[in-house]
Amino acid sequence: MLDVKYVLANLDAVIEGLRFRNAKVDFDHLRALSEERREKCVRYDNLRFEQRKASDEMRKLDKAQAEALRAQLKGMSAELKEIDARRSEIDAELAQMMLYIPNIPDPEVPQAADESDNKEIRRWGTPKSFDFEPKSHDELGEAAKILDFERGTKVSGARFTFLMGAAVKMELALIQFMLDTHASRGYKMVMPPYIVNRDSMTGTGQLPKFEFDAYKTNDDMFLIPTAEVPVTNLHRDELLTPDQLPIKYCAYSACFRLEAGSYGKDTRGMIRQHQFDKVELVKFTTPETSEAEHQALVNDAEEILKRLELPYRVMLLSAGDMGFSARKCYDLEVWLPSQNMYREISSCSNFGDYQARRANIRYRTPDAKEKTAFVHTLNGSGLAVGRTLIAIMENYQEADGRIRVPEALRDYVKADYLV
RNA sequence: GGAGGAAUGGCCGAGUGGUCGAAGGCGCGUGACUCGAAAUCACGUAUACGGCUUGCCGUAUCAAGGGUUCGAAUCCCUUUUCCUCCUCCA
Repeated sequence: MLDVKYVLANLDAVIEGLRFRNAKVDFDHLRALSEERREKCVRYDNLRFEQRKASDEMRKLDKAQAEALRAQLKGMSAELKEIDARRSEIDAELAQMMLYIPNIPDPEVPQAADESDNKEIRRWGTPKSFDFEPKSHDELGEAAKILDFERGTKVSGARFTFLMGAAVKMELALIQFMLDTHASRGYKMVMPPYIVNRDSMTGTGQLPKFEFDAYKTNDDMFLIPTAEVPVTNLHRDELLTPDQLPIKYCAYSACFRLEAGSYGKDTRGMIRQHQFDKVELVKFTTPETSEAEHQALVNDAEEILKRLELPYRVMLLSAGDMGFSARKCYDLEVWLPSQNMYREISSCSNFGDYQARRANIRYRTPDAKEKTAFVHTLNGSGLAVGRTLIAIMENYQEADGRIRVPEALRDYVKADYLV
């Protein structure tokens, strides 16, 4: 969330910054509320001071005088209560408005409405040329009987899939491989809860605006749409020390997304599912190091694709294509031969202090004595496991339908061919 | 799910209606002593917001919210979290 004071002091700049971010906020109302709040506060302080003074004096008075004063003080007390009630009303409304304002994009982010203005940063690897028509992962998976879409639909509904046999082996191998790789590069492994409360969802920015994108339980809890939610909220309401930073976690979890509003997109295959596995990287840093840590995080996600020898490119997202809480975001897109294009496999965001404000994650600054500041939070997929499985199936397929196992996974899968 | 106990400053811990933003200790800071350090002594040590004569004044904050009262850390209600015991369970 943005700082109320900052928003009010820099209203024009904020509005300009949010131009492509679909922020429907009544800024005039915001300003009026702020004015009213200030008036109420001043009145309250003065009144309270008087009341307190009179109240002290009352003890020295005789009975009759005290009774007269008591009546007067009662009136003051009532007004104080009234002012206080209105003030908390205003505070609640201001806080609520802040929750609906997205993060302001970093100056480097292209100011544009959608993905057509995303900026390609770099490419790695060369798409393999096949001397046959490469099949899509769903064709390959169904032929080899390792992906069962039909029964997934029967048992659960559209966008649910059974992994069978070798696909399970590969999925688990990928999870293990990703966690091992990240752990060897300084990340601590985490397995988080899959169900979180409302505060956690609000802390990372999924709520209140995107409530209908998440699965909800009947006791007002939520299935996590990403491990980012529980892992970032690990340190919610905590005061960290500078020597702890940066904190780096790699987490495996299943992810659950209702995908409201994505009807018709990627209906075939395993690209877009209601439930999928993901290994997520999460960092807590100081403001000074967050940019460098963001670049490093992207590199850490790229490392997985490199070791698996999958061609990919890195995209800097435009303002309109970024997530609600992000300040700057890079997508990694992997090459899918069947689609003849790059498809998103990782999204690496810097949130600045936006999530830290919502979740109240602070640290004690080393220089300014005893002062606290909000940390910066970052995260990125490292990687989406299901999509990685797909990418391997398509990129490593051979003419006879067999699928080779990437060198980096041989120790995990213990076979040269998946099927 | 049932019964009981608890929640106070960076930490520990006192405090059952006014003189309490809160004793005492630890920690931290400054100074004295010392060649230097330790020990010792002295003083200081929360955060946020508002005002102006920028040093003071004021307000809020003792888990959160509400209530009683002229006045609440203190009394009452609700909620949350933690601990102990029982129940259940992988």
